[in-house]
Amino acid sequence: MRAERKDKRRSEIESVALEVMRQRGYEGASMLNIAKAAKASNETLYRWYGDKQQLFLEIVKSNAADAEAALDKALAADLPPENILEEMGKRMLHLLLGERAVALNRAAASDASGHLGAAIAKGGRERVFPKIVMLMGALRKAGLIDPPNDEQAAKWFLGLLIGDLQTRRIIGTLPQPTRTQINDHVETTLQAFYRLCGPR
Amino acid sequence: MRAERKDKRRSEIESVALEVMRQRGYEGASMLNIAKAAKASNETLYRWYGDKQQLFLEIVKSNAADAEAALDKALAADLPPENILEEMGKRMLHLLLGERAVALNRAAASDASGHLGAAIAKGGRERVFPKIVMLMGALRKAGLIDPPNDEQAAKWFLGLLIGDLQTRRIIGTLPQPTRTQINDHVETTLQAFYRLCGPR
DNA sequence: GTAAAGACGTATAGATGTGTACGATTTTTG
DNA sequence: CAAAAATCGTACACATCTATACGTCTTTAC
Repeated sequence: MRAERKDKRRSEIESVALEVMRQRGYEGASMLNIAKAAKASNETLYRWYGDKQQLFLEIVKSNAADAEAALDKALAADLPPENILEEMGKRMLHLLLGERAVALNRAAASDASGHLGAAIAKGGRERVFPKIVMLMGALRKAGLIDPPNDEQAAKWFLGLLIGDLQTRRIIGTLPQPTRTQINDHVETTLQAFYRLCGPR
Repeated sequence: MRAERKDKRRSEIESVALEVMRQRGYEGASMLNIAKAAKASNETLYRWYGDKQQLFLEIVKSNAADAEAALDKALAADLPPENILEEMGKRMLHLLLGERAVALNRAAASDASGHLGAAIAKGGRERVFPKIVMLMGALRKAGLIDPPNDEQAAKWFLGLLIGDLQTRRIIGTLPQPTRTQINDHVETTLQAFYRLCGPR
């Protein structure tokens, strides 16, 4: 199989794996079920990924790379920091509450070894949080906020932004929000955030 | 088996089930494993609970009852509302980030049917959130806060209080916080909350 | 074009889970 | 104390998953 076709096939399989997981849970997403759904053989799955956990680890990694790229794009935009913060909020909610991230978080919750959770944290929060802290520094230097420190500001922003939405998505009691709902929520969050961290 | 002994045996079994689930995940917590660990027969488990999902539904219900009792105790205390809010924050963090709630949330995340998640929401958030809203009303009437509305204040309080701690606990990247850590976190949260919702 | 490599489908062994059945033993009831 | 009920432990049928093996077919490389 040529390298490019193989890459395409791999991402097809990973996409199908996530879809099976979405419909039948982490338990139901056996290597056999995934192979059937992807019209692949389980031998190929075992050859390529080793086992189920490593398959999902790959998915976590590629999802983290996609997410980071989406956020970096917003950060690199030539806009005033308050607009970047708004854009970051929208993109983060879109990512965190979307089907892919929710499915992966469910997988991590089902995985008693903790490896999936560690990979999510490493590719997600640990890479994103410093960027938010930096952004808070930019906002502070622009005189838009005056928090105790940038890290605290980032924590408050994320708390106000995400609240219990992510947990409710993960346990399945909240449907995926629409773009409009996300935009409204970000607007409310920003008002609260500036009220909380704005200069006296 | 006498009624009182049977009740005790049931809660023993449910406690063991949660412990097995904690160590081996929802997948690994098979009826057989639970029966062995509880020194019961799987026949008894099937007779009493029907199947694995209903067993965990029972655990969710009794946990919700315990949690509600703990919170109601704080609400009924004869204290000024700001002290009640502080106490509620501590108790909620203690409950939400404790082993029991985390294990049950993981079970709900693993359960593709959504029944466990629905039960957690029904016994948890849906019962607790209105109490927080009421408490916000009391704080507002006491002139301690001046939010857009009580519900929004409750959402902000919970967002600032919980942040991403619960998700990180569920995916296994955060250890259970100590009582000291909880107290410190609640103090910081309250400062932020009053800064956000305090009268102008 | 032909040989090598790899993917597919099926088959397989071994392990484990679900839900039920059945004696043996213990506990409750009268 | 004796009969009845319930639990325990084991066994069972059935299904499914993991991980591997093998023959066939397609794709790649020379």
